[in-house]
Amino acid sequence: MVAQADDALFRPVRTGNPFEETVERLLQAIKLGVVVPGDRLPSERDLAARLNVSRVTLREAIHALTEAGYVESRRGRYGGTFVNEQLPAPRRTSAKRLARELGNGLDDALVLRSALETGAAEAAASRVLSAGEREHLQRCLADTSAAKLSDYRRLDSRLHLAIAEVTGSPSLTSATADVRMRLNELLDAIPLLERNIQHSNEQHEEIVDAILASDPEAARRAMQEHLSGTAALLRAFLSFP
Amino acid sequence: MVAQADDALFRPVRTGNPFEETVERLLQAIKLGVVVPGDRLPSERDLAARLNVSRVTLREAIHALTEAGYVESRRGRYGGTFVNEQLPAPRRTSAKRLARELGNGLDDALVLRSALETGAAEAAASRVLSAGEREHLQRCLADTSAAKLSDYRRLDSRLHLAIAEVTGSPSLTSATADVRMRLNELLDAIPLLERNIQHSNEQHEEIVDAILASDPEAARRAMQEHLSGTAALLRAFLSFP
DNA sequence: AGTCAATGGACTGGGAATAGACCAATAAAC
DNA sequence: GTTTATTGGTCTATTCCCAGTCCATTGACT
Repeated sequence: MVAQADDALFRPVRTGNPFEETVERLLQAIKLGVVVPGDRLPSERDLAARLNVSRVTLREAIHALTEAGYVESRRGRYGGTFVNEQLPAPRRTSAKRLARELGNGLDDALVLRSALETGAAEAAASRVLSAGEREHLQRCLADTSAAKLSDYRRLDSRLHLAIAEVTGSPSLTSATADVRMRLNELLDAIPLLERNIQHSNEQHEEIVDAILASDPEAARRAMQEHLSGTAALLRAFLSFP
Repeated sequence: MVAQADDALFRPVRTGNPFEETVERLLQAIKLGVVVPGDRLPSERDLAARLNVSRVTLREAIHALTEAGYVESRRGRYGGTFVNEQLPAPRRTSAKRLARELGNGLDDALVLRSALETGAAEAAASRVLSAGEREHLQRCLADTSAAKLSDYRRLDSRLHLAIAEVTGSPSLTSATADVRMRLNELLDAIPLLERNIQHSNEQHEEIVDAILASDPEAARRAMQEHLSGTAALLRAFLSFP
């Protein structure tokens, strides 16, 4: 009972080895749409320095992603590692895995996500945004609205991440990205319905409008509604495997 | 500009070596009041397993904390590592360091904290709490109210952590603990005024009451006010070094 | 056609962290 | 007092990761 805090603080200091974590990080950038198909990743030397891993480890990670079909490397000047135009389709999560996640961490992730993203919406709306930030937000919104079905999840992720970005808080941004990754494989198990997408798009617009209008309360409320819809969908879908 | 997301995702996968992170984690448990003076830490074998570090590394961390005056070890059955009754006084942060933190991550941490803790208050109030959880919350509140000046920061931290705990979300709990640690050394630079403490205590009571009364909106608002007060205090104090 | 700078690719030696076994001390239980 | 289980303390072989170096390739620029 009171062991809750113990468990939270005495959790593993390391989850996985540097290789695994590096793979995860690169997948994050790809799956959340921070780097899009055709984009070039930073050079191995740069990226290794930024991720604080050795080039060897980074190269192993890139190699794994190459094998998995996410990226391709070309050498020589003006070469580099590029995100594939055709990304691998997310493998449909098995019912067994879903049940496991359900018991373990679904509510955990949903509660954290709600806190982070409603907080982000409110913070973003409370802040004076630069022209570039406003454009960035609107661009992500437009991209999501115009997304093909196969790209929707990625562009939706990118929009949510953009909202966190314009709070100006890097920590909030990365926390948002992390929890989104935890939820994405569950979301991938849910069929995308045209009707739901349309509803989502309307809510997205409402959220972004409130942020651009500097209305923190409205931004928060709109995000809250949006997230509770997704949460309900997830819980409902995962209750009937 | 748009590099915000890049920076957030391509941040270091490792911050410090296992030894340093282990020290940090143990300090977290002590400074946030999860283990109190006189308490025994889990045995080295247990703790090493939970932290997912080797016993050697854990022992090095414990040794460092022993030298720093935080803990003491006794061997033999029913021995173990115990938190000292007299904890080292937090060293007054230097103005130079403050300025650095100010430029870098103060706003970052404050924004993240606001999102996490208002979200936690709201989530806690939206949830059916067990009798044990209600008692835990009330106990932490009472402890904080009755705290000596020298213990106030620790018990205050413990209360805030308890609110995150009763959301039932371990991830939210650890994120709250992490950001609190980032702020604590700055808070330690601010003199504790009797008047501020009293005000804090009233706000704490308001927050806990709202949670126990299952009033999410009120809990959120009360936490929001409480945090904005602290944030203002911090910003004001750090503006005049 | 030749030059050159930047990139991915490959190798090596050294250092850090780990797993596992074993030793030494302690205090409750008998 | 003796026993015994548990704990901190110590050591070693191994594995993993890293920093640094050099090679191979490429394509824009001259």
